[in-house]
Amino acid sequence: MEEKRIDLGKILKQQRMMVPLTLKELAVASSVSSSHLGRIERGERFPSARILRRIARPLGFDEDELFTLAGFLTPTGEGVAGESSPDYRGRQLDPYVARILAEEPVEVQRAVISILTILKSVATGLTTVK
Amino acid sequence: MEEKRIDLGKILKQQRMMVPLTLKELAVASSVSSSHLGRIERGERFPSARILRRIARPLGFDEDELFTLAGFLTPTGEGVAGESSPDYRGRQLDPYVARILAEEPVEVQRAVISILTILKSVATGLTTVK
DNA sequence: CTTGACTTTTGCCATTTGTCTAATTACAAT
DNA sequence: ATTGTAATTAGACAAATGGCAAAAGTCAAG
Repeated sequence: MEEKRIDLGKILKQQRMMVPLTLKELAVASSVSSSHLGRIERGERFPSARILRRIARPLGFDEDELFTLAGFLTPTGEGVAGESSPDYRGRQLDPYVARILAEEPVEVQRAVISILTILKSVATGLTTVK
Repeated sequence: MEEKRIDLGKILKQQRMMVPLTLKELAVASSVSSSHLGRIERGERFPSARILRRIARPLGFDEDELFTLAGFLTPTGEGVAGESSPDYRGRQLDPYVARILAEEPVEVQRAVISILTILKSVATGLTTVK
């Protein structure tokens, strides 16, 4: 059961866009040069533990979590049966959308989601009636 | 609050002596060259996470333990992004909102923003008319 | 004292990491 | 479509990492 090489860069980029941050902003927050961050995201470099540690919190990661994702730590049995592994694959939030929404208070953000949900239910209602 | 230096080398050497192992033996057990191990022990080199991980078990360390000793992990260790990290970032997209939105196609994401913009203009129209 | 089997240290060098700066690209606004 | 600006990528280096092989040390017999 060989652990496949995960694309850490992709994960990091997804997370950065969801925060959202630009490379330069993350660079400032983490004290890591933006060019290096960019190379890491596109897989041209692999971050050292020191770098990984610096970017963990600005991205909202737990250090352990990120170290495990990077393959530095062996995925510890993950103690409690509780869930803790978000599905890091395939998601993508449009950067522009993320930026605009992030400027709104959280209540507004959530209200937007509520509206979206309503619209979706209406839409599916329409189509299912067919 | 610069990172303080710990003499990891001394700790490692002590541990190796107590096992006990020679550099060569540890080299075989860990797949790290004995010369490199020697330099690490006397502080001429600092081990990468990859190397540290390899020598942990043969020396009887837990990976986390050794990583913490090396300063790769913060002693407190636990500090999940969801709860205990106050505000490392000023503006932020609510994680739940981000997750939900990210599942929608980009067109939908942008449509949501459009709707939000319209609602906001209507709202400001109402309030300014006062 | 010398030999011989060890362990540890050193010299050298290929590879990788990370920064600074300069280019290039993307994209909102006109 | 054009343009101004922010964001990403690329070029060129300096520094650190880690391996291999040869050079010291170490020490118990002979």
